[in-house]
Amino acid sequence: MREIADELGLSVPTVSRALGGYTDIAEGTRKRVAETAKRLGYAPNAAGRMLASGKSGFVGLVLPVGAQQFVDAYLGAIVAGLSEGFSERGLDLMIATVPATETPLDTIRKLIGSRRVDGLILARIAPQDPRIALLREAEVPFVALGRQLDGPGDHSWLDVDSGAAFAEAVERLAALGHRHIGLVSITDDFSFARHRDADTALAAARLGLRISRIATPRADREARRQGIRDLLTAPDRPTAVLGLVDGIALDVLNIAADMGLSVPADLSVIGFDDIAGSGHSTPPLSTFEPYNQRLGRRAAHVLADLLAGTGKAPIQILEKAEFVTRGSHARAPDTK
Amino acid sequence: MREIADELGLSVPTVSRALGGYTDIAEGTRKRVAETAKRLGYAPNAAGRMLASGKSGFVGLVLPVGAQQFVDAYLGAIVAGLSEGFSERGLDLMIATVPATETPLDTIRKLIGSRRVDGLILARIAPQDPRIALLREAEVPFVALGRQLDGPGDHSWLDVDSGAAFAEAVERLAALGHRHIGLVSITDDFSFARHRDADTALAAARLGLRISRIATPRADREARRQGIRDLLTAPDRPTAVLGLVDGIALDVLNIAADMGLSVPADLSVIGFDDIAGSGHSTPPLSTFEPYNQRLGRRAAHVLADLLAGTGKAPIQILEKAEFVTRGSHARAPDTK
DNA sequence: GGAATTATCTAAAGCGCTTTAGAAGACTGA
DNA sequence: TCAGTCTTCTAAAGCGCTTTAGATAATTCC
Repeated sequence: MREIADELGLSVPTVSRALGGYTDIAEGTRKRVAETAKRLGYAPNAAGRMLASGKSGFVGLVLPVGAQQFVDAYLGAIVAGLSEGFSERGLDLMIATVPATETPLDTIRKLIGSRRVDGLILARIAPQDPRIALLREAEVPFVALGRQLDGPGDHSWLDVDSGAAFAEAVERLAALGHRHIGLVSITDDFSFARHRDADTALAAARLGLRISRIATPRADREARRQGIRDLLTAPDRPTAVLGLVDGIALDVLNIAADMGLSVPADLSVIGFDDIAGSGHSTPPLSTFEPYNQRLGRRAAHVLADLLAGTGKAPIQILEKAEFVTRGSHARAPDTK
Repeated sequence: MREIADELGLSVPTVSRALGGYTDIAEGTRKRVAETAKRLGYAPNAAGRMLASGKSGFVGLVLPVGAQQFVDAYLGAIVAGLSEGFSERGLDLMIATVPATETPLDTIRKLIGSRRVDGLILARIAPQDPRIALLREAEVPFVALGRQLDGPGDHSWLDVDSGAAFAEAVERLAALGHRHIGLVSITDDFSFARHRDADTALAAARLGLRISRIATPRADREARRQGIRDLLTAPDRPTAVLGLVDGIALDVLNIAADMGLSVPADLSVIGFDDIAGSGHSTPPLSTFEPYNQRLGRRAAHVLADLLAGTGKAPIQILEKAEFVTRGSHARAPDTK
C-alpha cells in the first residue's frame, strides 16, 4: 500500500480510503489509485486489515474429518450454496477441519478465540447441540442448518421440514393401498433423524398404518444391510420401505433385487435427498428433493445480514422438500 | 495478552516469549503464564500474530465448488490425510472454495497475495497445470498431489502410480486368458487419466492384447453409461473392462447386470480407488487401493518441512497402489 | 472582503503480537 | 572484591492496515 502511495505521491491513509470507497476522496484520485493497485497486483494484507478493523472477512464452517463425514452429498450441496451466497456478499468461506486430537468444540473455540472468523455456520445440528450454547455465550454470530429438538430457540436457523416430507410419503403410500411401512433409520444423534422418525410415526398413527422401524449406526453399513434383509424376510414384511436418506433407500433397492423382490411391483421404496445416483438406480428412486444448495445460499445471506448488523431478530426458516416421482413406488401388491 | 501480563506483573513480551517456549524465561514463570493463559481462556489473536511474524499458520487447499467436485471419495480421503498430517505439525488446514465468479487461479492469487496462507496443496493436477507455474513464480511453497505430463519438474509432488496399477490389471487379466479388454476413461484434462490410458495401452501392446477404449466427459454420467452399453453390445465385445475409477466400474457392473451378463463369469470388471461402495456391490468389485489418506498425510509433512525450511531439494514420491482381489474378475469365458 | 462552509487530503494513533537490543540482578572466577 | 558472565526480564520498535482528528485549499455566503 505504501508502494502505491509513493508512486502517486499520496499518503497511505488516502490510498486506504480510496480503495475503501469513502466519499471524501476525489473521483479522479480514486480512479488513479484503483488503477495503480491493479497494475502493481496489490492484494491487501489480511493480517493488517484484520488487526485494524477487527474483522477477518471470513466465515467458518467446521467439518469433522473422518473421510466418512466429509464425503457426503448433503454437505457438498450445502458448501456449494454457502460458497455462492457468501461470495455474493463479499465474504469468504473457510472450511476448517477438526484434527483427530480435538473435539469440534475445541476447534470452534480456537477459531473464534483467535478471531480468524467473524461468524460461523453450524451444520448437522444435534438435538441438544453444545455448539449452539457455546456460540451464544461467546456472542459470536452464527446460523444453524437444522433445528434442535427442544423448540426453535432464539437464534437464527434454516432447515428443511423433512418430517413433513416423511409424513407426505406415508400419506402417498397409504393412498396407494399400503398398510404396513418399513422405516430404515439411524441411531445417531442427529435432529433430522428424530424429526423424520417422529413425523413418520405420527402420520402412520393418524392414518391407521403400521410402521416397522429399524435403526443402526450411520456408519455401519453392514449392520444396516443385515437389518434390511431381516425386515424384508420377515413373514409379515412391509409392502413399502422409507429410507432415511437416499443412500439407505438405494441399499434397500439393492437388497430387494438380491432377494428376488421386484420393485415397485412387490415393494415400494422412497428415499430422501435426491442424491446424484438416485435417478440412475434400477428402478430410478422416488425421493424428495430438499434443495440443499439453495438452503446453503440462503443461510449465507442470513449470516451476512447478521454480520452487517442488519436484521436483529433471529431468522428461522423452514423449507419444504418436494417429492420427485420416479419408478420405485406403486400400488401395494395385494390391492392391484 | 496484556491481561495476563498485568495479572502476573510481567511485561507483554515476557508473556509472549513464555508462551512461545523461548529458553530465556524461567521455568517457574513459564508455568505461571501458561496456567493463567489457560484460566483466562486466552487464544492468541491470529491477526496480531500474523502481522508480527509474517506467518499465518494456515495451509490452503483450493476447492472448485460445484457440488459435483466437492463430493468425491478421492478428495475426502486426501483431506482427511492432510488434516491429520498438518495437525501433527502444528499447522491448520484451510479449505477455500472458488466462487462461481472466479477461476481457481484468481482465488489462489488472492489467498497468497493477502498472506492468508503460508503454503498450498494442489490437488488434481492437470497435464500442464497453470497453478504450478503461478506458485513457482510467486515463490510460495506448495506440494502437488499428482504429476504434470511433461516430466517431473523441480517442485515437490506426491502421486500414486496408477498407470502401473492399470498395467498390472492388464497383466492379471492376460494371465487369466483375456485377449480383449475394454477401458472406460474420461475426456477431462487430468494427468491421472492420461497416465492410466497410456500405461494400459503400453501393457496391452507388450502382451499382444487388444484394448477398446471409450471416453466421455467426467460429469456426464448418461453419456458414459450409453458408451458402456455400446461397448458391451458390440459383436466382439471385450471379456474384461477396466473402469478408470471405481464409480465407473460400478456403472459397468450395473449395466452388465441389466444386460443379463454375469460378472465375473461372462465379464471381468476391475476398478481403481477402493471407494466405500466397492466392497458391497454385486459382486464385490476387484480394484486397487491407493491409500489416499496416507498420501495426504505424507503430503502434509512434506509441505510442513518446506515451510520449516528443512528439506530444500524437491521431494517427489511415487507410491504403489495395491490390488484388492474381490469377486468381479475371473478367467476369460472361452478359456474355462 | 472576511467568515463560514465544503471538498480533499494528511498526521498520528493504535489494533495485538513478535523481535531485537539492552538492562538489572545474581552469579562466577581470579 | 570487582570485572566478566549468565540468567531473566523489559523497553521500544514495527508488522500493514484503518480510523479519528485535523490541516489545507477552494468555494460559498452575507
